[in-house]
Amino acid sequence: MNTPASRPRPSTIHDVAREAGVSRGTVSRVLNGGHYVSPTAKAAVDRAIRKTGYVVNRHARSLITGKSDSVAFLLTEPQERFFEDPNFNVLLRACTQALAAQDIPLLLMIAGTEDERRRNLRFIEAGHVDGVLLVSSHSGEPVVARLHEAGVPVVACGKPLGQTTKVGYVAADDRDGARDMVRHLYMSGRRRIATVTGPLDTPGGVERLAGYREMLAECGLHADEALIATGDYSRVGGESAVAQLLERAPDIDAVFVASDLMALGALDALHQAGRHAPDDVAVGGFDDSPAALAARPPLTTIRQPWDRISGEMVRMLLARIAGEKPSTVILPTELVVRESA
Amino acid sequence: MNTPASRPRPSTIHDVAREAGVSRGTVSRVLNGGHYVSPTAKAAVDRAIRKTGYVVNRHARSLITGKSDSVAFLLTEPQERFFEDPNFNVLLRACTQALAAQDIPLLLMIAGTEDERRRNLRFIEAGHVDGVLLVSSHSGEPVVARLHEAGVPVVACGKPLGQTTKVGYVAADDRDGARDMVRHLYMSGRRRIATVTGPLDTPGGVERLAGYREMLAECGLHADEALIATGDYSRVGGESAVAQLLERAPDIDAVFVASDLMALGALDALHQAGRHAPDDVAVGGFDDSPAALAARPPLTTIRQPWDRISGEMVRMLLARIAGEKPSTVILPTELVVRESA
DNA sequence: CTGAAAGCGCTTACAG
DNA sequence: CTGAAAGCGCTTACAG
Repeated sequence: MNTPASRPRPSTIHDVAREAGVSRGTVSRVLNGGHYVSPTAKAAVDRAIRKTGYVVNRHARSLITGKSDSVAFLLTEPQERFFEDPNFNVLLRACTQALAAQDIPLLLMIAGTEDERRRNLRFIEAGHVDGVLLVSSHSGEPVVARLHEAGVPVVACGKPLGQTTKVGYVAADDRDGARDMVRHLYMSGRRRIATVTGPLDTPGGVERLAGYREMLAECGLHADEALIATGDYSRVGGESAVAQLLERAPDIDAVFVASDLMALGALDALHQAGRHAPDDVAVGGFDDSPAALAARPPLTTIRQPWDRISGEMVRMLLARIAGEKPSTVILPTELVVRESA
Repeated sequence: MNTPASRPRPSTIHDVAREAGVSRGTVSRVLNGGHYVSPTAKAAVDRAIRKTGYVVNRHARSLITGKSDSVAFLLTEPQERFFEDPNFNVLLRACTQALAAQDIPLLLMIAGTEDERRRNLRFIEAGHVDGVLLVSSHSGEPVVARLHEAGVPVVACGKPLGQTTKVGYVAADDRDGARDMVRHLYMSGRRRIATVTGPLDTPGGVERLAGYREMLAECGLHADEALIATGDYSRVGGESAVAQLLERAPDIDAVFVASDLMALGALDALHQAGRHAPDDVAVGGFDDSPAALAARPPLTTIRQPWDRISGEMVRMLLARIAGEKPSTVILPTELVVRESA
């Protein structure tokens, strides 16, 4: 009546069977697709379910089927990144919703440290989830191998680098996005286009740099290594990278920064150097995360289609759980022109 | 060997019992605290567990105990807000970690629409989680009542307004934080101090305004209703609120904005009006979210102790699950002085 | 302290 | 199409 513990005993399949005047087996059959059940029986059961407010006990079901009907969202990133980078936020939310549409709960696991990784792996390997959505940008991730060994279906966000085992993944077309941005910079008259890359052990780091190089060549621009600086996807990383760039090549008139967050840092560095975006130096970002709008001036950037990415991740994971082989999905990006370039 | 389905059969309590040369009951006893077990038997079981790599099957356990050993993080906010407001990010992460330390998985539930709310409630009421961490700032939340009726332990983040049922909650000291900020503004010489409040059906909206009024009075400043504008916790909301303020009272020299995100909008409005922070108008925020650092100039703000808030929420929820009555925890905030004020 | 036994709520061959 | 029965892996009184 007052505090907890007063939770009413939920009705069971037994109650439903009694109410409907059929056996428990029949109730179970309608619950599981309604095959081999007469229309009359089905109708009676449906009515009884409604009347009793019956909801299946997932534990009992899972005990038999060996499936948990839940999925893990495993984030193997240092906490700071999760804090700082709005992309995770967006991806997590979208995956949760895509799963919810199928009535599948998402278990959030944050494994930034070795210790947490061990605990979470133990949990997963014990069969407590049917599959995992893996978010981890850095290569050489031992988690992928472990999961594969345990036979747990996995779908990664972004191409897992340095993996011998093949794992399904979905990614945005990083290279093409980078090409679009550099082309945009070129078309708007820029000729000394620098870049701040992501870490070169991440797919975004490698691919966006490749796109930058390709488009530079196609535009007939000289590939000057002094125009390339490496960042770490953090704001301060972007700041110091651009500071370096400014020192090495004071004549740059544009910089393609491989993430919005780093682009924020780029703006900081420019500001400190007394340079203005976009007038003195155009700044192009990547992600179209909330950070792009928060920037002053708002960032011209490359949109990653997070909704589609997460939708595909979920679809693929469910397919893998159902026994399908791993596959790869590459989604197109889109140039979003705002004020910074 | 290759794809899924090859998941090895995990060892059961039976395997452990055989290995240890004891009954399954004994194994279960050491698993559940080790009471009524001889040291010899315990040692043998521990060894057997290590040898077999046994991990308890939670479904089987839950089927008996009626507990799920998992907790829901229920967010009843429109999606946009979750997207935009970094606070959720921080809180979610901190709760996940606090729970993980106890080996309790967190189920993330985002229920922005009526439909999602229904689905999630159904899931929760079916007993699939032992308790819920509720994040929902607006009052008149029917979810609280439903959960209470179903006898599900709940701990809210922030005081649930307009509730007849008493639910445990933990909150930052909003009023005191507001007082600190207004005092800071006053001490630095400001005399026409305006405020942008949160929605007045949220605890942060009401309490921070109350703190503002109190401190104004204590400083002997005239309470001018023209200096009060209401925002909606969004960036654009903050922007238009300050635009209004500037129109109504062009002579303001400071504004206390009830959230960092709105403060970002305040900065936008100031910029558009050709006013500068902090020189022309000092801007004080609230939250110390990542947005505070992203702001130009970086925001002077009131830090909400998210780590402690989430830690207390988890502690309290676990206590409630164990049968304790609901309680209230108010945590102190802290003034963080940066450049905007 | 310990084993044998019942039972949690479900699904799934197996007969009909 | 449908019921009776076995069994999923565990916990928990109940005897000893």
